[in-house]
Amino acid sequence: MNIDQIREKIASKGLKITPQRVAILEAIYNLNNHPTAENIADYIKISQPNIAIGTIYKVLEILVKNKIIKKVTTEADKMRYDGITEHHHHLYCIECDLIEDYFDEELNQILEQYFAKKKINGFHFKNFVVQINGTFDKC
Amino acid sequence: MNIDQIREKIASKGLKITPQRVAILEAIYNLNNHPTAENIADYIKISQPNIAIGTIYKVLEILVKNKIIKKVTTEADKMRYDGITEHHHHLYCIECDLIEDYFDEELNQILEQYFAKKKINGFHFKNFVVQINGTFDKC
DNA sequence: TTACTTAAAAAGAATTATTCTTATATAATA
DNA sequence: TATTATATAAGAATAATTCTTTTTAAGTAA
Repeated sequence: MNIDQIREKIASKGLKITPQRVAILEAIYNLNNHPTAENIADYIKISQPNIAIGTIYKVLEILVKNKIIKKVTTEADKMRYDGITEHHHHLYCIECDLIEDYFDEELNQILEQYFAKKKINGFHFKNFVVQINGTFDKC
Repeated sequence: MNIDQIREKIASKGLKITPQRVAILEAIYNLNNHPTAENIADYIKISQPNIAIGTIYKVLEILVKNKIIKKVTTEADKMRYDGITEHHHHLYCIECDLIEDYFDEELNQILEQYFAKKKINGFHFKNFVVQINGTFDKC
């Protein structure tokens, strides 16, 4: 994803293209590991030395609201962000903070099929995310 | 779950039984809706008017560590707690903060079978949780 | 039952993450 | 290029959680 694609992504939602927004979204794509707001701040501080931390949170909120990025929740209480919006799941390391994306079309189909048939009382199903816990060899 | 069972649950992990721990665990069982630390504080303030908020967090941490309760993560950044430790999933309301437990043995079997076969590179599978998003009729 | 030991709780300060407010700056547009 | 609306900076405020120290009480053994 290059700068022009990032700018286009922002513009496509009717949002103003600002250097801060571009830098933050670029950081999320490049860091590629579900960064926290603080991780993003560190990453962009060379290109955006004067950015306010409040701006980062504000921009993240706007990007989430416009479905350009997604929130990823963890048991450590800081929010993390994911630049991938297509349907996928996460591998969580139960020993460290590592989260990896997990794409599995077969799994998606099994579950979509399952929930299509399944009626859950008093609940309108929209979508699902599977949190897969374990340990990475590399950790 | 009565008081004696709660006391026994705490004792079975080799933990000291204290009125605060009993009250907090009782609150989680009775509230039965994935309360926050604050919800628990409100619930127990009649029986435990002098409890320190730090104590609540400390007790929750200990209960989690001893697998008596579990953390439940949400996009709203406050942690919630679940007194049910058997394998289950959660229905999340995408409009309000409601989380309901979802038990589905058929789903568990499908997924356990799936992950038993599936090899995920560089990752040791331990368990999974399905976060099911949608809306409740009652909301 | 009583005294002892150790773990737990209270208090409140400290920290961390996040949000809010207001003045200033800048992007899109006409 | 000027206009207007929106975004950003700054930093204070809030909210959630953790930490530190002192005090209290649970469990154990005499």
